[in-house]
Amino acid sequence: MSKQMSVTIKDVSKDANVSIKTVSRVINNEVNVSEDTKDRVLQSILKLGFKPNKNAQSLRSKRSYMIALLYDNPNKHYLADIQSGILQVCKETGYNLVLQECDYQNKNLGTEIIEFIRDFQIDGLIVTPPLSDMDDLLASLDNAKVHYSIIAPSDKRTSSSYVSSNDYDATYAMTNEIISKGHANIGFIKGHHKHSASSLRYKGFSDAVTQKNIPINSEWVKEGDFSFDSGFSAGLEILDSPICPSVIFASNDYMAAGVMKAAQMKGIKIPSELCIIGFDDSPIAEQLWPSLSTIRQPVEEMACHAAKILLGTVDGLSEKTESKEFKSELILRESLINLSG
Amino acid sequence: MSKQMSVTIKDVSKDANVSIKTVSRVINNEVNVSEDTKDRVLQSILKLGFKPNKNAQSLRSKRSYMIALLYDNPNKHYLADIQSGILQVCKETGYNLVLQECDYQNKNLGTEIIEFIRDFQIDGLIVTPPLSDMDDLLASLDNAKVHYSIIAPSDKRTSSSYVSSNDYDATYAMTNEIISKGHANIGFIKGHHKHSASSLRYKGFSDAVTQKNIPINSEWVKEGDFSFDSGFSAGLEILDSPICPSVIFASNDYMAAGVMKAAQMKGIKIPSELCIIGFDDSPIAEQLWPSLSTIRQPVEEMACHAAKILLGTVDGLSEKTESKEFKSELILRESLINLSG
DNA sequence: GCTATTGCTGATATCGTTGTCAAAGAACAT
DNA sequence: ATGTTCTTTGACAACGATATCAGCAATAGC
Repeated sequence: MSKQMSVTIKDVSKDANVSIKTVSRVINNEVNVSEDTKDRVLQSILKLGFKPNKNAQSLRSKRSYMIALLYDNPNKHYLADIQSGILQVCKETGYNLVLQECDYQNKNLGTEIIEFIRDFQIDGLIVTPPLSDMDDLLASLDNAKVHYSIIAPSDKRTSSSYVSSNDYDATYAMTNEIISKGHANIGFIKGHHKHSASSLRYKGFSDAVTQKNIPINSEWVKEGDFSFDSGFSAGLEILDSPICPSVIFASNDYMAAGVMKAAQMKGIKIPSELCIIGFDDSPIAEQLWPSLSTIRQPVEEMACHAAKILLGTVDGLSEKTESKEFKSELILRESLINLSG
Repeated sequence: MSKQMSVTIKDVSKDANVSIKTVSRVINNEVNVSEDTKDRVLQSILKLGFKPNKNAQSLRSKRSYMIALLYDNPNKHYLADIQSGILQVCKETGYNLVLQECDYQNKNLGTEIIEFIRDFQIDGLIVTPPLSDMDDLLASLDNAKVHYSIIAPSDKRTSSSYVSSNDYDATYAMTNEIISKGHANIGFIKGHHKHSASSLRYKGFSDAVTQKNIPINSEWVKEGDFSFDSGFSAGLEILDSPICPSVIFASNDYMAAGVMKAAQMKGIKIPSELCIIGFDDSPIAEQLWPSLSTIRQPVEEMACHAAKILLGTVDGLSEKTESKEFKSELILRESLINLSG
């Protein structure tokens, strides 16, 4: 414990009576080392408690064993889930995760990120929405030959690896569920237009409704920005209409919670007078009363997979992980019931 | 854009017609460089777009320009706030933040963290609750001469730098507020015993109550673990008592939300029949209906300050930042009213 | 006038790895 | 026996910075 200097490859090479290059070969699992010397070196490594100096490795091999997470002001739970998914993979593989908060409106974003990567020799990026849909950003990354994997892009790009969820299918299915419960007057609150999920979710809803020949009342369709407050205002507006819908479907749970508060303040009973649907299955969905029917996406798993994809390309890991679409799950709770009367 | 190789200190030295050491001196703001040469070097740096290679710097100077955040499964909003506070300071100072999720029950935690620091030459740590109260962990860090700053330790240690909040004063003040509204039957839900904040918050409550000669009914005091579910169960138990309190004070907002749901499910009207108080001013406090009276701590600011303290000791930054206690603020909302009847 | 001090500068060693390349020996083909 | 290839190995350069130390003016001290 008290030894001041750390053990270097040189010490190991002396102990094992080989050259430093051979030790390096063993560390990096290179071919053409005889079993015999390999064993001897591994013994010495264990004995001396040698661990390669990451900075020296980075300097020489131009790799940092760090990946960065790019995000812009997302839902905090979402971010936390993403982080823990990535961290699981990092822990297994010895990588580390660096956070990089971005501003999607920043004109120099691409340049700054590439500079950041160069500075720290970051090995790869995981890009989250809404950045995952910024074509110019991704183009810059491609151009600079940066490894990255994308979480939830709107269109499945063939060029780069991604993980995605089926937002469209999920809202489509939930809308049918709503209709099957006898509802025909349905309001919808869209998300922020900068998120590709917003349009997908709305399309899933509108397609389902249209196919059942249910008209869309534009007074009942509002645009929010995924925040509680925007849901609250949208809810108030919709509920001020001369005729109210019997269901409001919000594009995420926070906005749904906003609608719920708006309704409760107006003395509207949930779910008997108004049903509310959210999206994401945030913790709040279960914590509200009545609890919120919503759609669960396996965010943590998705992040996990995105990290695997990334490290697969970075590391040339044994198994190449492929892009994948994850399925969402309808969660039916108290806030959605059959239309009464 | 298309230049493959990056500019090194050598290129600058050639361009400015000085030695590399002189360039290094300029970069690091060392003394004994004439204004003349300094200008010339800065010109060249600008002209060539030189940026020092962090890995080379790290290797030589044994610094990484990275700090790590140690945490163990906290409230996600809390974590997100902490992160963004730290990131603000990082952005200003050119440092980067690495996440390190820990398990406080891991017996080898100290060793593993120190190894991690050695591996990546991490410059310093920010330690969050409940890790901030693990004396053996902190002792290991001290022993290994690791720089760190602590967020919200229970006792104000003189040895290391910390930022803290006045949990005790805050619950004390809130309890007096409750009493001043005419309430004398008050329930309390403690937090997880591993968090030092739990006992401080309870003590603030019990001292205030005792000083007003209000007895504590042990049936109305439960221990939770800061989760919604634990608040929900505790709420159910308390509300099953033969006599119910007119207020339940929970040690955080999630547990308070749990109590609220329990009450609503039992048809108990809030706040007319039961007042509920939380702690933290999480977003949910404002999103519930009725909205939650609670206590706000400036978490992001605290994290910001912790980062400044840390970088102050690491960097020998101009101004040494001192340990500081932050004041909490009572937030009075709909869930607390005067005792009626 | 001569030595000591101070300010500025650069040649070169160094951090701890990986990369290049050549050498030595074994295995194989001729 | 000789040439060719393949495997295993090591000496040494390189990555891009900082650290050491010495040199050389210019100034100060006696």
